[in-house]
Amino acid sequence: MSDTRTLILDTAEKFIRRGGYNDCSFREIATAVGIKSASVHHHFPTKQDLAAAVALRYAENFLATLGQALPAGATPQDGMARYCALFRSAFLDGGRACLCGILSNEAALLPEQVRAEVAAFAEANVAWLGNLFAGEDLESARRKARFIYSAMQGAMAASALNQDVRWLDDVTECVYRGVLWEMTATVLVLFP
Amino acid sequence: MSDTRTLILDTAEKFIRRGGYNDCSFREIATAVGIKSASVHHHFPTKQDLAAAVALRYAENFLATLGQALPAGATPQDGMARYCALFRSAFLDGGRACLCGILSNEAALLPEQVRAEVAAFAEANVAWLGNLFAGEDLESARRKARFIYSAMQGAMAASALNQDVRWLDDVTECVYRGVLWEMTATVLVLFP
DNA sequence: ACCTGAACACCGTTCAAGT
DNA sequence: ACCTGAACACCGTTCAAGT
Repeated sequence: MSDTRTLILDTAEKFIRRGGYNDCSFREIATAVGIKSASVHHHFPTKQDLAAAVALRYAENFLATLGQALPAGATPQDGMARYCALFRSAFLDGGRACLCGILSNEAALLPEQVRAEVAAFAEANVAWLGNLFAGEDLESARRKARFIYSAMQGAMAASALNQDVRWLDDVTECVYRGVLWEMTATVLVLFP
Repeated sequence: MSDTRTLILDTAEKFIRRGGYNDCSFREIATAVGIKSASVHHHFPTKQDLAAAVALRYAENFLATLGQALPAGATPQDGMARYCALFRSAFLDGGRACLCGILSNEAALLPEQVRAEVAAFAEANVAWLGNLFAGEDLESARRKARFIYSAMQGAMAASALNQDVRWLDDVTECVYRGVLWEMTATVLVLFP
């Protein structure tokens, strides 16, 4: 029961994850949806309107799956496990990198509207991760959150490039061994 | 005393770092160099030939700057410092991400020839980083090398997206605190 | 060897015109 | 409101033709 607008967003998301902003063409979308390219412009006046809408919807779904907060009894390790698992399943869904990770690397090319949506996605990720280090000072928590987000996005790109999920798995294991190791001291304070 | 071929490579590298594979057009290169687009094809028959040549030259320069091996008295920390500094200066040169990082995220779109060059760059980085952990078992060394490479590439993308070198600096500091901390035990064995 | 103009099928965007 | 055909200036690529 999906309307034309939703079909366009679905198709555009698929094409952007396939090959970035420029690999997503109005004419190809139109053919896939079964209308003409001029009709796509009726729903999304310009390409940046379309791409920004795709990025926003992707970010909302991603953060919804992540969950607003962790359940009461959860440890930071539980949170990290959920976070890494989400990236892993995103990669296994087509062997493609994160939509916002792909767009990040095209930053200089993107219209401001799209760039802003992608930056908001990154900030939301860092905020969520930062909560896992809530026992530490803000500076340190933010730094670690940026570290983990960067590593996961870099690993997604490398896994996509080599079509090999082991890049992602290697990075995940290092996050567990390294960062979480340091974390255990605070964990007991936060979750007694 | 640069010939036309070199001028084309310089211009193409600038355009790819500006906005990725598709933001680099034969017509715009031709205008910048002062010839016609059909003439560019004489030097590089197809766009994938051009992009692969750009990626190869970039990788060679990057690895040359990194140096084949560290000087005799150097510690792994010295090596890591050199590695992080190289990425930092690459970002500060125009506020752009790593050329191969940009292309990684376009993996699905890229012609095989270009994809292979980018994958070779990633492998060379991992090999170089792996030597810093030569005291550990191969599995562990490779995993950490992939971790650091992923984190740096992800940080480059985030810094480029936000036009803020602090992403890169935060990640660098975490690499120092986390990974190198674990490393110190082996360091003394390797560099007595 | 190196360059060129002209052609081809693509692209985003616009717009007047249809229902 | 939703769609369409035609036009515009772009794109990579090809090719016969020039020096």
